[in-house]
Amino acid sequence: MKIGELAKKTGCKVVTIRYYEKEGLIPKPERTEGNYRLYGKEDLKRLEFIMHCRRHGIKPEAIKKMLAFKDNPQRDCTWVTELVGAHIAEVEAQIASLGHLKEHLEQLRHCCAGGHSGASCGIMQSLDSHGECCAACARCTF
Amino acid sequence: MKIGELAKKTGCKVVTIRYYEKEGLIPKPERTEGNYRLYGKEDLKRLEFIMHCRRHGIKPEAIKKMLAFKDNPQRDCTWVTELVGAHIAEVEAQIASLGHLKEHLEQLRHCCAGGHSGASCGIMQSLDSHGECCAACARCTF
DNA sequence: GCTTGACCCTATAGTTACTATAGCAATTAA
DNA sequence: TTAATTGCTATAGTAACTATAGGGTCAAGC
Repeated sequence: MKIGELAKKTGCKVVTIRYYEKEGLIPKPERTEGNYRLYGKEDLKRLEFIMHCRRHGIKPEAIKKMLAFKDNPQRDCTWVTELVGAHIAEVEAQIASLGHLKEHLEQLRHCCAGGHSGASCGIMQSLDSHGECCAACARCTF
Repeated sequence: MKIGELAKKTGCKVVTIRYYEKEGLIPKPERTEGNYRLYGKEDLKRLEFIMHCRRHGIKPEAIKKMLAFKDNPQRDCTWVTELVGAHIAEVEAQIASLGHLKEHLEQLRHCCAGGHSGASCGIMQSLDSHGECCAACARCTF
C-alpha cells in the first residue's frame, strides 16, 4: 500500500508518517519504480502501535524505546510499567494544576461582567494588582 | 534597575525578559553608558502584569492585546471577559481530556506488573492489540 | 594597576512534534 | 490527452522559550 492508504488506515497524516520515518520510528520502506513508498502489514501494525501510544500521550522518544524493546523483547519489561506509572503521575499533576488554574480563572471572571472601559474593568485591575480579587487562594502566590 | 534585578523581582528569567522585549510585550528600555538595560517602576509593573497573566496560562499573544488595551483603555472591556471565559472553557476541556487519558493509562498499567519479557508484557500486548485491556471505554476508540 | 568573578550584551541555533510551503514527478480518471 | 490527485524532496515555520558562542562591563580584592 502507498503512504496515503496507510495514512487513512491509521489516522496518521502523510507528512507525519514521513516525519516518523525521518526520526527512525518506522523503517525506510521499499519503493515503487516511481519512487513511491510501499508499505506492508508489518508497517501498518507498527504505525498502529505508534498511534495507539500517541493517543495515550506517550512521547515519540519513549515510543522509540518501546519499539526497540518490541524488536528485542528478551529484556525485562519492568521499565515499561514504570514509564506508564510516571506518565500517570505527570497526567495527575497536570490535572491538579489545571484544576487550580480553573479556580483562579473563575475568580478572575467574577471580577468583571464586561461593558466597562479598560481602566475600570475588574479583570484588568485584578491582573494589575496581584489578587485583590484572587487573594483567597492558599495554594499559590497570585 | 538592571535586568537581573528585574528578573529576581518578577520571577521571570533574564533571557525571557529580553525575549518579551523582542516580541514587543515590553518596551525597549533606556540603556546605561555600558549598554546595559535600565528599568524603572513602570517596567516592573508591566512585567508583573505579564507574569500574572502567564501564571494564569494566558498566552503571550493575548497578553499583548491586553497590554495594548491597558495602554489605551477607552474601549469596552467585554472582550476581556470573553477571553477569560474562552480560556476557562479550554482549561475545562483539557481537564476532561486528561481525566479520560488517566483512566486509560490506569487500565494500561493494570495489564502488567513488570518482571516479564517484552513479548509477554501485558502493556506491550495491549498497546499492540488495540485494547484487549482497554476495551471498556465508551468514549473513545483506543 | 591588575585580575577575578558576576553580570551583561548580541546573534544564532536548538527544543518538541509536527505543519506548511515550494517546486517538481508519477499516477489515475474523464 | 489533459486535468486532478497523489506522491516526492528540501527547506522553513510554529510556540514559547532555552542554550550556546563569543564577547563586553563593572565592582571588589590584592
